[in-house]
Amino acid sequence: MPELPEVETVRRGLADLIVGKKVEDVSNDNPKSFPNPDEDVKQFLVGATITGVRRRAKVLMIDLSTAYSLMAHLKMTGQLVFVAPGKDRFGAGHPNDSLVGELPDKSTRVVITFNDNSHLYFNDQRKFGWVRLMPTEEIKNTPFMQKVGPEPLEDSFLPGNLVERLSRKKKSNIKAALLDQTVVAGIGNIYADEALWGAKIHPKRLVGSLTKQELTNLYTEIRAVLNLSIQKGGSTNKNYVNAEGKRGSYMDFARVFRREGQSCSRCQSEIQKIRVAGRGTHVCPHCQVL
DNA sequence: CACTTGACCTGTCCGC
DNA sequence: TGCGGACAGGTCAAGT
Repeated sequence: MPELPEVETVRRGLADLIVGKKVEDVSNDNPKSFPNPDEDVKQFLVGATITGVRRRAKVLMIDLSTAYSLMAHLKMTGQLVFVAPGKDRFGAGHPNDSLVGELPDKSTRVVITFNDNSHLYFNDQRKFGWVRLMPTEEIKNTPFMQKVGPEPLEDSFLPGNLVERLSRKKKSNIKAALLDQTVVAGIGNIYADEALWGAKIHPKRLVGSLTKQELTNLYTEIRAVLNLSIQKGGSTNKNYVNAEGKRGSYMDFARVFRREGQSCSRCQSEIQKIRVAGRGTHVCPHCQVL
């Protein structure tokens, strides 16, 4: 999915675009993408005003005036795209920014119509993602929110927190540990590879073998990579777009992800693609030794 | 309990 | 061109 930087970019876009709008109509034809019964949608979403947009880990929460929230998880291919009535969402002069054509399209799972005739589309090619309504106060009690790890970009997240969180995963490889949302929230396949390259740690290294210095470097790299990506509007590999349907540019700055066959910017060795924790994984065999 | 693997879906790309 | 298989940014459940 969309990892932390992508979800945060969508959150910021939606906060600017839909807060204050009133929901007039909702349509969804895929129960898996939006499991709440129609009566809940009518009672708690239709007629509600958007009061805010929050993010925790890779989950978006669109808060409503009804004390309910519309939660969204984009998983691998989800998109939340806002379209204003009559606006050119392709962006004049930047035709390549956009990945989405006319909406709705065949990947559209949910359409929310606001009372000014603007629309919010939830598109999801692979149907892994979902939106669902829940009382705002209950979100923090869900199993996921109870066990998810700390937000890595919060000021309160310190190197010691990473060390402490990793301490119960000593026999796991570091890549799998970084992908585990109960260790730290929001890291996925792209930023795990990028941060490990930055810290010069091989993804197959066991957590228990990492030195304090390596863990400190990893902490620094995680924050640097996530912050840079937010600054670049996230990574568009295939499907990801922001709330205006536009791509992010982090992939232009990626050091290893999807750069197999190219030379490492630090040592000129050829970047390799291997398999770790069941995921395609990118490493510099010279900078990151096992 | 810690850790790994398969399943959930659709689409695309690559080799035969 | 067609077809089968592997793979794709995430997370669970079920397995060892």
